[in-house]
Amino acid sequence: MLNFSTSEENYLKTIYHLQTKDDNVTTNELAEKLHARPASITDMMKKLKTRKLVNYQPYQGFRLTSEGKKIALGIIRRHRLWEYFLAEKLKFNWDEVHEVAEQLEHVSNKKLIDKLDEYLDHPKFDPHGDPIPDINGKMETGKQISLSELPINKTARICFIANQSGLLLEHLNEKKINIGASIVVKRKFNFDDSLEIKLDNKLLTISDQLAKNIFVKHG
Amino acid sequence: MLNFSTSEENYLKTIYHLQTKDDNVTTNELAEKLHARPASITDMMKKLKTRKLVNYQPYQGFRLTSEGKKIALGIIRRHRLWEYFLAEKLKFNWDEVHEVAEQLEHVSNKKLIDKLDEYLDHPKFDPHGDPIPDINGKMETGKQISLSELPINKTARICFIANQSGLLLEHLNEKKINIGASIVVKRKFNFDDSLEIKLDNKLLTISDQLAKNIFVKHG
DNA sequence: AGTATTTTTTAGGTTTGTCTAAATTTATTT
DNA sequence: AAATAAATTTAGACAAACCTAAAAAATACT
Repeated sequence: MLNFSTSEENYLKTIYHLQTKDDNVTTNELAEKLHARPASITDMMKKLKTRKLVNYQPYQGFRLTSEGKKIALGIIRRHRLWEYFLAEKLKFNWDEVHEVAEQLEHVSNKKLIDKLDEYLDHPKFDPHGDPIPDINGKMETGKQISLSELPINKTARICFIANQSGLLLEHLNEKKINIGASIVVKRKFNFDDSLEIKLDNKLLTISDQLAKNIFVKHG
Repeated sequence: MLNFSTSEENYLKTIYHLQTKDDNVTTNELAEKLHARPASITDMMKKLKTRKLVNYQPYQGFRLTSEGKKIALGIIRRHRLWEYFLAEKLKFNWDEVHEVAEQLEHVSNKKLIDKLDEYLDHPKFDPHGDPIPDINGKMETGKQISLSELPINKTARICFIANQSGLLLEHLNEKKINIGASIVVKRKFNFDDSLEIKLDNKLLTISDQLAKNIFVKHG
């Protein structure tokens, strides 16, 4: 396993993310995301091309090679595992974990990450609801939607709570609504858009306001 | 709180360690420890001097200023907390933690370290038995000695197991001898140098061979 | 199609942290 | 105390990763 600089890793990770939206990534796009100048991007693309991590032809944009994708998924795995650790174990707020994980993700030691994964019990989603790649780079793909958009009788899994205010979290705690739980919408009430949902074989009614803050993935 | 590069941090940390042995640190000493050339050390000393982290006069060696010492203790705190985390939570072997902690120690986020410290329950010693500086840079100072050198009836705390072989660890587990435990030697048997010790208010007899692998600190 | 605009690349420079080789200072030896 | 050896510093170079300004290519516009 080769080693990459923090800078190279940030490029690979960011290209990966941009690639899922647009197939082809452009110099300016990447420059903006990385808060760097276009000239710097060109420099790095030449370098990553010689390392066979991106396909790049001058003026034509670029995309990751399959090797580049593999590396990027490894970085994303580290980032999201650390985010999960920070939120779950160290009790960081949901909106504080990203910044710290940006640093931790560059500590590259395979054994560390695999043991961390094991310690955390192989979590499938990070605190933002984004899927965590497993040891082989595989992850859940289902698009994330708000619970209020979930069609009736489709089973889904809670993967993300948008608003992390104390009040909302307390409310969720009380109703025992947790990330990872399986959920089905049984009825929708048009009067106030409240929902009747099934969770752990129990029926609950929740407000539209709450449903909008609960994000789920089809399962 | 200013920020330091990984390189600067490694210099500060290493000077700190060398300083506890020799009061004055020399260019060649530091070069050897850091696997760098003497010329590089001189360069960095000039830089650290302008930042008021070391006292340095050409050809005269150097030592940390009190500010430099404060920074160094912060880095050592991070290093040892991560070592503890790796051994205690992720079940790394005692002899594998240093290398990984060398990387983790440079992730600088005060909140991260303080929350980690709290999560680990403010450990006082790392898996090598070295004391962990607290949030103010204070740490246990007592010299570490082998249990076989501990005078009779002096209370001490176990802080380090030298030999981490499976057999020894099993043996310690069986006798419930753990790092952090309070221990007193009640009798020494000259025949085979075995010891009668008091641990958790129970009396045990242990061999000299075992006692030599158990390190303790007064207090 | 021809011009203007935007995007991207090239050329050359800067900073950080390293290096080698030569010069200088300090220490040791006779 | 002079000569030799060892330690340290200076001078000049280099790679990585960035930058600015200018040039070149691609795109958009009348």
